[in-house]
Amino acid sequence: MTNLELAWALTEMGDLLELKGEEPFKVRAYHRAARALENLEEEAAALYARDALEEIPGVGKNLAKKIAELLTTGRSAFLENLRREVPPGLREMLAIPGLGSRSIRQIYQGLGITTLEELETAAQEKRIRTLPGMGSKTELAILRGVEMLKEVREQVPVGVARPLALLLRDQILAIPGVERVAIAGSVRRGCEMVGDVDLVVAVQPGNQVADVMPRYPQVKEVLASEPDRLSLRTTLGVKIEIILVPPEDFAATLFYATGSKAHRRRLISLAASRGLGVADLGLATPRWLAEEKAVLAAGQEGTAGEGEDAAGETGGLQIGAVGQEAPPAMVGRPAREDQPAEPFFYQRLGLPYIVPELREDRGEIEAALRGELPRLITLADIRGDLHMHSRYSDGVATIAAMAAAAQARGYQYIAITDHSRSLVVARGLSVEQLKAQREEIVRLKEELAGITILAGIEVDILADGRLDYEDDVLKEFDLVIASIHSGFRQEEEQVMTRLEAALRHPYVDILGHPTGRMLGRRRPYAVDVTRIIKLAAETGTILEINASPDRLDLNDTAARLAKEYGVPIAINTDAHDPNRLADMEYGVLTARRGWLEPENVVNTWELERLLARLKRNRGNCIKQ
DNA sequence: GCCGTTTTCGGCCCGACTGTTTTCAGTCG
Repeated sequence: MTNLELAWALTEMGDLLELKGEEPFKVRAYHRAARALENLEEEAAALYARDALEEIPGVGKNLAKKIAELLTTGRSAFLENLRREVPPGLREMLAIPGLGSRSIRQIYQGLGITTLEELETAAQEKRIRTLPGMGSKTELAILRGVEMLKEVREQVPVGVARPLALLLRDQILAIPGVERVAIAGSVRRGCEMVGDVDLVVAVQPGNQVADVMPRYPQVKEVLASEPDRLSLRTTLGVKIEIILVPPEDFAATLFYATGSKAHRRRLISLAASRGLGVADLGLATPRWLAEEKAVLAAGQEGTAGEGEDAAGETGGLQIGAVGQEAPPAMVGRPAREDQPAEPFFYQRLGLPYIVPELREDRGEIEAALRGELPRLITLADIRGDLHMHSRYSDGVATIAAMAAAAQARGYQYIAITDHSRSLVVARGLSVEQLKAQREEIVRLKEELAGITILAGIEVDILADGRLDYEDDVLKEFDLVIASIHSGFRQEEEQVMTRLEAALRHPYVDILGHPTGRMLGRRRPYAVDVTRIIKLAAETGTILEINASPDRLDLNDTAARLAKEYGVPIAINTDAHDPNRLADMEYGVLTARRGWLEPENVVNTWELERLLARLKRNRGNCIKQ
């Protein structure tokens, strides 16, 4: 069992314990250990082999035993018992903002409600308010929350889906009879939320995929098993779609299954307008032919390009590209990916290669026809990370450790941006602590060669629009990110007033996670994104793509709008742990989906140029 | 459940906001 799967199991245990009413500190212990496992460099299995599980921070005797059981048997009696005790629907309810474990338990015990549907009905029928301490506002929060959850129902954030897809890819490659495996669908396109994980597998007759895969510990049930297709659901509820094809159909199927459906249909229409059929493009597989038929039948009405169907959401590994590099993280096993074929299909249409991230029918085909596809940013273009936390606030690592991890990634610079004083839960820094931190950074600057540490801050935009430090404090930093961490429920006018004040502030260089959304968990606060972008353009403020897979904020479309307005972007991880610097990958994916080129992203720039661009330094000499 | 220049028990991130209440519990960051 992988660290990620162990982490998921521990998280579930923590959630179920919380719903049972266990003491908060015990619950937190499970969640903390889960996070530690997620961020662990070494495989827990290796630690177990040398009897060192308790070296994992937050893992003691008890949790070590549970982890050992999961590692050796793939199961946990403790977890299975919890699952029997707590209805699974209750765990879903934890995601409703404003509803905690306590309220959920009360609703369960008082009304016997165990599913989201029952909860919604009870709220509509105003039965929630019959419970003590609950009223109309709670019912409204429930209705809103259920609505939000329904939207993302059956969907998982890319931060969950991608690691799972990579894991499955490697596992499937080891199955007898498997020639090649590729991740496809929305995972391959880098979508922020995905409905299922799609894999295309080239197999020989007599392969054992359908026999072996259902026995994987993370597989909960087999939804469908056919000669050319296997559909599974994991214990986490993620749907896995596996398309099995003979090796000669692999490339065309991967192309098909990567989607999007809208993009595919535009290609078919384009081909038809030139008197070409999919077969002429080298795409004579049943799926392509069937879709071509559908597109041509719908033909003149121009209905092609609407939405996406689940079957079309399949795809594969990034294969070689013409004219554009793939993000390094998307590259599969080179030995298995030695026959780049997708560029060929585009070539047949007289088009340059269009990478998966652009295949959304958002003008990419027109741009390709005009020869104006962007030269998309890649992970290799990133020279630094301008938003991360250290032990001084709520990070887990020292500044030196964060710097070392950044250096290992080949970065030239980082900014340490801990929280400001008002964010007490995150141990925001007092002015005195800022001084101590500054001294440490100055000391490290002398000790460390090859990487520059900027002394930054993530300063809170307070509920009344003021920043959390006075100007004379703010002017001392090398770089200031301003972010909202409170007053999420304010009206748009109020939120925008705060944001505008921050954007106009002479010492605010970057606006952090501009909309405050948490994928699948929290809606953005009431903001007018276009207005933020216009204000950023006007004031010379940089906007962030927060690369944390929980946020991806700005999102792809907003990033593209920012580019159109000439607003520079910083792709930052907001890492609280050295290993989370790797989240840069998700930020770059989002940026690519937003058509960003290296030039649009300030942390691809040389440090001197970046510093000179900061509001605080414009017109002044560059700070050293 | 973890952890210990606070070490085998008693802390563990803590204060503000919100909704439902008339004095506070629950939730959140």
